[in-house]
Amino acid sequence: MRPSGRPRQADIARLAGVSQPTVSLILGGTAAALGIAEETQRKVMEAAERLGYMPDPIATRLAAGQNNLLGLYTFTSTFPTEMSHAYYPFLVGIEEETAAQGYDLLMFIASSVTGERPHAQVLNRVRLADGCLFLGRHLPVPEMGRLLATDLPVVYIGRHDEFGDRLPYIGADYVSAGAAVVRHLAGLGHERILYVREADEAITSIDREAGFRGGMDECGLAAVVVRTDGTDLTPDRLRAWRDQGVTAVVTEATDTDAAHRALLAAAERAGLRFPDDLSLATLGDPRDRPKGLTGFAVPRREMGAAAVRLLTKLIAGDRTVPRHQLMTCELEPGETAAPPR
Amino acid sequence: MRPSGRPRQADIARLAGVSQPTVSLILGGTAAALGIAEETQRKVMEAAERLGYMPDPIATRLAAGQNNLLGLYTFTSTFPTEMSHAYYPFLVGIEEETAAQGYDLLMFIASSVTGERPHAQVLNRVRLADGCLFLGRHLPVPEMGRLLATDLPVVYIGRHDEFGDRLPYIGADYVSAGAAVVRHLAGLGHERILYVREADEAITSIDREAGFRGGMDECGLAAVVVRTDGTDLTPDRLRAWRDQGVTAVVTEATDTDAAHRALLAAAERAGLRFPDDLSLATLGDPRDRPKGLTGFAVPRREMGAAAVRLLTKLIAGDRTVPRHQLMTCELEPGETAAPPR
DNA sequence: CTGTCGACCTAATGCGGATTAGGGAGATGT
DNA sequence: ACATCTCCCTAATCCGCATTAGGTCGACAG
Repeated sequence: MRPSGRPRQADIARLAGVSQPTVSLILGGTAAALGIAEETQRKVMEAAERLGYMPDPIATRLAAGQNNLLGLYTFTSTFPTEMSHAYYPFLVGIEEETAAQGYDLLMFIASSVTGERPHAQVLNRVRLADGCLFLGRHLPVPEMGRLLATDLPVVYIGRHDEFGDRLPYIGADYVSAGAAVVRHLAGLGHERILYVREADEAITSIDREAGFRGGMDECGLAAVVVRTDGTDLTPDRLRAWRDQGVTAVVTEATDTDAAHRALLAAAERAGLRFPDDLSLATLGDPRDRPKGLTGFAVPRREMGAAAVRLLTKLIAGDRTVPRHQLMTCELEPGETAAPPR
Repeated sequence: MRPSGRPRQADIARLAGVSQPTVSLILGGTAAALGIAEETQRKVMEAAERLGYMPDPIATRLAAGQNNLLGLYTFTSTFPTEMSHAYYPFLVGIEEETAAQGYDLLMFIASSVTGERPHAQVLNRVRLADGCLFLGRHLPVPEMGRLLATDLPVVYIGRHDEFGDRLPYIGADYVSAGAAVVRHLAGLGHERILYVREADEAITSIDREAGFRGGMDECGLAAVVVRTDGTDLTPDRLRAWRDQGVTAVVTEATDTDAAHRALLAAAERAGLRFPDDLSLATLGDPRDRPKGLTGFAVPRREMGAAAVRLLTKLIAGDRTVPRHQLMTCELEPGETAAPPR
């Protein structure tokens, strides 16, 4: 008994009095069918029509050797988090471009795996696809190392230089964007600008700080950087900064936004308002946060699309594409930054 | 040369010094591997581990008819729309439950190829997965009909009775929820309540209206329903309603929210405020809209999860599960509805 | 010492279609 | 009449895995 009740090429072949490969050539082939008699083609087409034939995509792909699946794996416990909607634009870009390239998206999910190395198993399944995208602030180095040892094409969304040239990525140019924010503030007249960052040593944090420092240098200002875990930002401390002549504060944007939130809370309790008492900017995307914040726009959708394009080129065997790409972020002036009083 | 660089069962077999079927039995088999010597199993497992073997889902499905992939197909030109974020909670629920059930998610994307029947191609690819979820307000009847003619298990998220029992779905109980909103308004003291809906004849629209009418009936009030395309809601008309004694307006929530927006715009121009001059509620989820709106909460995440559970049961061959399920929506009282002045 | 029974594994085959090498039949040339 | 050449189509295989029907070998009973 045939597992599927649907007609196969063999059925058509029988009905049309030809062989299965002939049917395959005529139905599937575009140019290959050129050498086949019109009459035969007609018979086969008719038979196919009559039986309501639809090629089985599974069999097609098994025979064709590729499955046209792009994997997507998100580190950092996927979607149900609060900041998750920030990933959404990436998804949109990935989706659009995946479709445009003729692939389907295979999403791998980490959450169910509660082993000690939660990513180990999934990183193995990932090889189901023809290639895989990765997304997430923190990169699990050992697992990724093993994956890179295989020949599976991979693209990371986010800058990660731990593996040098071996790990292709599409990143955002936080350094330039951070400097632009500083220039914006300096242009407004600020001279004492404070950068509040978290203790986290993710590469994006390092880049942001570098951008801040670079921008300050460029403007001939002295960079002051404060690290916080969020709990030590007291209203008193804010007032002290202000008394020392600080007119603008720049916060780091992270997935938890701990420092940023703590600062807002402290300011509120200190009775300080933005931008009246202090200007505020963030080295991140204001669209994730309450309106009006000054920052820069991370082109997430475009990054997603670019990642897909890079990945498909790698899958196609293109060895000449630049494996690292940093996309520029536009400055987003908001109302929280104004000239100092 | 082998098309795929990935290791196959044959490679494991060679490495472990056994035959390919033995590998298949050990790796794939649950009970079937019982009759195989421990020593052999160990060797095979080790070899598989060493090679980083992952079964090819395509081949698996071709041979066995299942690959642990759940498809997800979204009608209604997928994500980049404005209301798209409303789909996000569904995705979250789907993802969590998919992982919990041990599946991966295969997202099918309506190809940007704008043929005359954009869904025709994708609905064929859908058969890659063991089963498929569908999401979207408007169901393409002919394509779905053809899909239902195959034996692929399918679950629709959203109520659709066009195919009777043949199309399983997880829906939201708009009828009950609509009635609850009306009861809420009536409880506040409103007696003349107007329902503004769009011309759209989607089943969800029909249900909402039924809910409204049912609620009004229940409260002994006369239901008045107005249809609009959004352009004919003038400030004058609003004032006229108010002069006729209407104290509350209920709008229909749709993916475009045309009627709802038009009403808000007209009210603004008429200088009418909610709830001071008029109470306002929507037969939809206020979380999609500006804060404070009275409506009901559609349990999207739970619906997504329920859909996955239903689908996996169908895949497992369970013929006893209820194929249609309506989930209740909690009333969400907001500040736009208050007792009439 | 032979027959029987398990225990373990493999040969063979199928799933549905793509691809390639090659063969039969008719036409053409000499 | 025989070699050659085309034109069309088919036989054979493969893709990677699952499944079933044996087959082999040692142990143990008779």
